[in-house]
Amino acid sequence: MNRKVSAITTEIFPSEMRTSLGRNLTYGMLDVIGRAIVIGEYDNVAFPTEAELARKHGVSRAVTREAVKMLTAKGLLSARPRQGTIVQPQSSWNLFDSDVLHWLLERKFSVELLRHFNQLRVAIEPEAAALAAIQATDAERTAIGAGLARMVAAEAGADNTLAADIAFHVAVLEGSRNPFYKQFRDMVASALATSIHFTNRIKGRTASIEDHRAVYDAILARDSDGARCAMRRLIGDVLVLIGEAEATAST
Amino acid sequence: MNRKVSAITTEIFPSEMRTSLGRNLTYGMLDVIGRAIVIGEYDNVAFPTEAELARKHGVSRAVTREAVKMLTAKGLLSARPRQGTIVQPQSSWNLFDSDVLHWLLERKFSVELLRHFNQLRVAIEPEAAALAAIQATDAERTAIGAGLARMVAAEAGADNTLAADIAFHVAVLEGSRNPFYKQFRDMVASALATSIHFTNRIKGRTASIEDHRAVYDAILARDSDGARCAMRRLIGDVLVLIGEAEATAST
DNA sequence: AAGTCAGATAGATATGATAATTGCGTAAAC
DNA sequence: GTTTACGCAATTATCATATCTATCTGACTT
Repeated sequence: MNRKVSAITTEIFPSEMRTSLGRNLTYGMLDVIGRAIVIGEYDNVAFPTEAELARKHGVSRAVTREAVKMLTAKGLLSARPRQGTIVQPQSSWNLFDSDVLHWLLERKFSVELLRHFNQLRVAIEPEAAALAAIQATDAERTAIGAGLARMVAAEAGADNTLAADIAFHVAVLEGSRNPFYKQFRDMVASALATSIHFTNRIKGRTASIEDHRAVYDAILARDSDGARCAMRRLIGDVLVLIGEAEATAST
Repeated sequence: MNRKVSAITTEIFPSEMRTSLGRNLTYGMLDVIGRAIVIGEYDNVAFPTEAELARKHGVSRAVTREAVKMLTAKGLLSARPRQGTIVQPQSSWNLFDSDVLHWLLERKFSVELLRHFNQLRVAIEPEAAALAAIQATDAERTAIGAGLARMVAAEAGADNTLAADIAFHVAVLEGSRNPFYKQFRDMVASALATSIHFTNRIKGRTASIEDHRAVYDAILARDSDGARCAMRRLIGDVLVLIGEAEATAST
């Protein structure tokens, strides 16, 4: 075995390997196995043993074990001697892990998942905006304004719409000065990236800038309740669209 | 090395080893290293190499690597050749991982952390109650009622107050029928366990039962807004207490 | 029927060797 | 003097193998 590891890695895990993960065999295995679990490949079949996994992917058992341990840490697997490695029920997966989130989103586009996303956002972001109105530093308020400015620029084609939208919402989360709210950064980014195609198809986003500006103005004015309501309206609108889509799809 | 592993494990990680983690050396290492990181033991010193960690704790490098990989999966560490293993900034820790959460809480009782906890709860739980009012199944409504009944029983000394409180709030989260909300189960349990000593010290919880009943009644009546408001009042009260405690502590 | 023990299975651990990566210092080149 | 090239060394990454430990199964015993 005198070939370069990177060559082997790219051979085993060709293109779909996420760049946010490392380039090691271990991370490659993590990605491959994690995605397979999320897809449901092992839903009705027994999960292979470590030895089988290692052999199937042509890597050592040490690498396999490290990948399995990482998936255990993320709540997807559990391992016991003699019983083997088993896939945990989805309720114990750590859905706020960005890897798990990515695997879930790559699996399939599901309006239901999008609704669950935005049902969470409608709880988190208005409250984050309310906190930001009270507690954000000047720098953080500036960042929120910069996000809004990017959205305006994107409207004129001078910036990326999605990136600008994400920047705004992330800035609000940062402004909450609460580490738990900041954790939702990846989640919101994923939700926006997923929903932008969806919402754009249904309804023009022209009104969106004004809605975002209302949030910004309230935060600047240190109007906590105003910020909460404005943000709630913003996300509530998306939620209504999703609800309508689900209703028409089921009839 | 012909001694039993369990003996070595209990020797290295005597009593403080959490039972939710496995009894293996790997999980013991995970717990010990994770706690040390959260405590801040490596804040201003270089993180040891794998070989040093293994030697210091008297385990093999394989075990050490698996523990490090799990901590990497939880966002606490990152490892690169030549650079070594380094502790990630707290912003990239996965705070919704129950291990990380436990380590954080064991570190020190911090009113600030408690406030951050409840600032999140005041976003999540009212919305969960609102969703539950609309979407919960009969069985889930029954579970919420059972939680309330346990609280009443606890009032009379026939049940554990904390366990009953947790059961009620978890039942509401389950009733939301949204997997993301269900993820907050551990978080809410930890928050309640941490805050019960705090709030009990300040103010009797006699009014609490009525507040909880208001939530339950609104959910039963399928009154979404009523459930949201009732739950918001419940947690908002705690938040006010925490704010007062912080204010008096700083003066 | 209940308890006990042997075998089999699969993860857990240890160990030693080798490969890959990359920060850093030094020398060469411009 | 500055930049580039190159090689050393440190550290993680990987592999291979052997042994240990936990636990299920089933046969055997009482």
